[in-house]
Amino acid sequence: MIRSDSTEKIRVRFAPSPTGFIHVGNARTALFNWLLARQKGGVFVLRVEDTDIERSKPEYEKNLIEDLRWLGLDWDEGPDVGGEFGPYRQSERLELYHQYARQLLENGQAYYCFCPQEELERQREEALAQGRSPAYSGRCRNIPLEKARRRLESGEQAAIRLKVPEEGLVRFNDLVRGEVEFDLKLIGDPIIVRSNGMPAYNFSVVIDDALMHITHVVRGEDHISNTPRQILLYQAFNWPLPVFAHLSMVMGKDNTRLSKRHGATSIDQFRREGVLPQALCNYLAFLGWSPPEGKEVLTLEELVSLFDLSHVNRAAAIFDYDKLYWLNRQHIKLLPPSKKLELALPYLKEAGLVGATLGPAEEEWLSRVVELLLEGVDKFSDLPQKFSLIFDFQPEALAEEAREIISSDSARKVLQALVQKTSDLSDFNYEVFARLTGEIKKETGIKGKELYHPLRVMLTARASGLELDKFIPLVEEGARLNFPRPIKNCLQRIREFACVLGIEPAGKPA
RNA sequence: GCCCCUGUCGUCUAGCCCGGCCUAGGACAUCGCCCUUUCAAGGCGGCAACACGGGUUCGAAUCCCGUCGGGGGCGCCA
Repeated sequence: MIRSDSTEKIRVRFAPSPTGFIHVGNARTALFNWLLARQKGGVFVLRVEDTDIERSKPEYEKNLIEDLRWLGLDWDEGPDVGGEFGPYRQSERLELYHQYARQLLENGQAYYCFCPQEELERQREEALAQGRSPAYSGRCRNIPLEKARRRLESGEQAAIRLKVPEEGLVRFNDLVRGEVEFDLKLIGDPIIVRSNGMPAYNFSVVIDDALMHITHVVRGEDHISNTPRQILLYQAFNWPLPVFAHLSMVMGKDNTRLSKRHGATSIDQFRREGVLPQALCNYLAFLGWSPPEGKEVLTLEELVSLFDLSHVNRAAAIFDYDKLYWLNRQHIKLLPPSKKLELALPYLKEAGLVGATLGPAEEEWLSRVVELLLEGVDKFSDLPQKFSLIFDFQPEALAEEAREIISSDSARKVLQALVQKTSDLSDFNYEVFARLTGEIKKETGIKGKELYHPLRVMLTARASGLELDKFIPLVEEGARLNFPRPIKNCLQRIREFACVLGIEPAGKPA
């Protein structure tokens, strides 16, 4: 019996445990669930699996909610928004689990297990060492319930295990993998309630998914071998089965599980780097899936309409930072200028380029600079580095490439000419610059790259950057504005450069 | 060790279910050219893959078997 017939509204869930920052793999699972729900007009449930008291922390739940919201995924039911099948935090559903465990106990489908943990651990290792399957021996299987209860009353501790049939096959049709089959002979009786009274994962998941009427369980491949145990539980209760879909893992470049070693892996880190949530979602969707028409830069809405779970690739995907950043650049381009400035500001402030408050003229100017400098930037955190083109001028620390450009005779001539022509000037702008370069071209016969390249080095103290017709007006204007770190205007730059590099005006003796 | 999943360019993938339209398509990365006063962006082009071995078939990336590789699981973690 399968839960979802086509008339029923789809209900999916994302069920993280609050034991750390949310990881790209989990975020992808959340996204796929969300896309499915939104596309089919279904319901997306957020459930917090906090039964591991050792590792779960309330602040992690807060982070998790923030990260998901930032990504743009919203849920219809959850610990923070409520819903008719709550509570949505497993730690608040303990009584429910006990109630259903009791039911299994009473009709003989589960039993108390008094085996001490150390003993089980020993047996497990022994079995592994001998090459046997380390499944539970079934030692407490036949202790009558009455006897077990007496032992409990006398103070003994016990876990509760599900009785798994000794043979048979569990089969299910996985939405992404097709038919999957497990042999019951290899599955030991799993613990469903620990001796400390907390439900085990495989148990609480089933109780919750069933009670919350979840129709599609979309989760990571690491859960695939839990699925038969869970199906057994559905069967024990005579509950309809949901549709299962197991997503492949996300790997690092070296084909091992993605970890900090590979770079940023938490959603939180990407947010701080200045990766756009829509770009991240766009990329995450491409881990195992690709759009049918070949258009790759997609908004969340487009993803919702195009996404198709049954076309998701079954093999593990390697996380490719290059492609993520490429998508991020594409999404940045799509942003309106005001949004670009808004997103850039925190990074500029942190770098000390901008003060706490900003005058209207400064803001307008900054917006134009951001617009120009954002071209080709992977992520917003790279922006302050780009801004140094305008805010920093260090002729004493020329890069090798820049040094080379000004070392030729012709370059020297060009620079001397400019120094000479600007020596009496008190005003400078692009028109003046254009007139002077015209004169220099005529007088020296130097043109093109030979002419402009050295001039660029002189004005910026670096070998690359904005085009000069954009750079000069920006710097001239910026120099008159009020910033924590003042901007040097072109004349200052020319004089300082000449001084540091020992360039004498043309015509005068060296 | 046992079980399950998986294997198309360096990477993400299309094609596979329903063999011929595949000379295997797209994107990222990379290389080259064009544009440009540099870089970037943009445009154009190049390099580059059906893991291997057997079948089945007139014909196989597509179907079957085996080998090898990768991943996951085998908890009183989730």
